[in-house]
Amino acid sequence: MQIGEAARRAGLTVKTVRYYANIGMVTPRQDPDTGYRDYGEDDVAKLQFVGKARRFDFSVEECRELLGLYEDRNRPSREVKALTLKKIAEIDRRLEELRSLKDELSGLASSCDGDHRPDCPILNALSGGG
Amino acid sequence: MQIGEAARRAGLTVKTVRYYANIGMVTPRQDPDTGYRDYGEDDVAKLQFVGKARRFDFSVEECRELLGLYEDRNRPSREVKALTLKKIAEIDRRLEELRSLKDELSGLASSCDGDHRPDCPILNALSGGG
DNA sequence: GTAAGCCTTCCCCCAAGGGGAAGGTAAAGG
DNA sequence: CCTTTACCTTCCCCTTGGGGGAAGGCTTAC
Repeated sequence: MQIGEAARRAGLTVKTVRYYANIGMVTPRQDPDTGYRDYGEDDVAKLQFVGKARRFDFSVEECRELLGLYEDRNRPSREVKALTLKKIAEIDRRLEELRSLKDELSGLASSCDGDHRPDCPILNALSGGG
Repeated sequence: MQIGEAARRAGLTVKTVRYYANIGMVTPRQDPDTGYRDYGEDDVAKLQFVGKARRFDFSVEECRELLGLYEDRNRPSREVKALTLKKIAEIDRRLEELRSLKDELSGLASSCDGDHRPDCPILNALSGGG
């Protein structure tokens, strides 16, 4: 099938699918007559796989790894689990950062009257040394 | 003072400080003899302000807004508070996303044996339709 | 004389594509 | 037969927030 239909079926944009072909992640055959990319069912499955992994916050490089494991029917599940746990740890770190950021900002916001007067503890905090 | 000292005192890299000058956020005077950027105490204060706001996850454009408010000694604190609350709401959204992402990944990871065998619920989930 | 340590501008690089131009092709309609 | 529409192709610039490094100029220290 052509790239448009493959993209629709994978829930991705044509641009994205073409990008994945360019970086060698999902490489379709090429129609010798038209020069168009020619996607098979297996390609669509890979595109769906990658699309889902991306939504799970895996980077393109991690997707490439996962796809390699996905295609290797004999790989130990240990490797997949390791990648997943690494990703969970990353998410945990980011959660911590965001939580402390939010706490600080919330503290500042609640100490600010937010009225017409110019005195603002938020700006005072941002301009203070430290 | 020269850019190197200004950067040190603001806790930023020279590249970053030069970048802020290029985009017109913190624009120092220019030494007519050497052509070097010439930073004053006020510039250093602005650099520190921006550096701190960046660490609070404000984008460069938001920093520009905050800086404008910071420099306007008559602005109402309302505006600053509004920007801060908007940023808090963004952080909340991102927290929600990451939390649900983590839940899903954790569920997958705990259902995966993670041993030498090839069967892996994580890959199965990623390859399943939906 | 030359090495160190400043500074300048200029250009390419990252992630993960988006936007759009310019041009080829195929099917449907008048 | 001609044209519109809807595909497809490659190519190039844009995004965020700078990092890395080249090439060149200045002064100070040894």
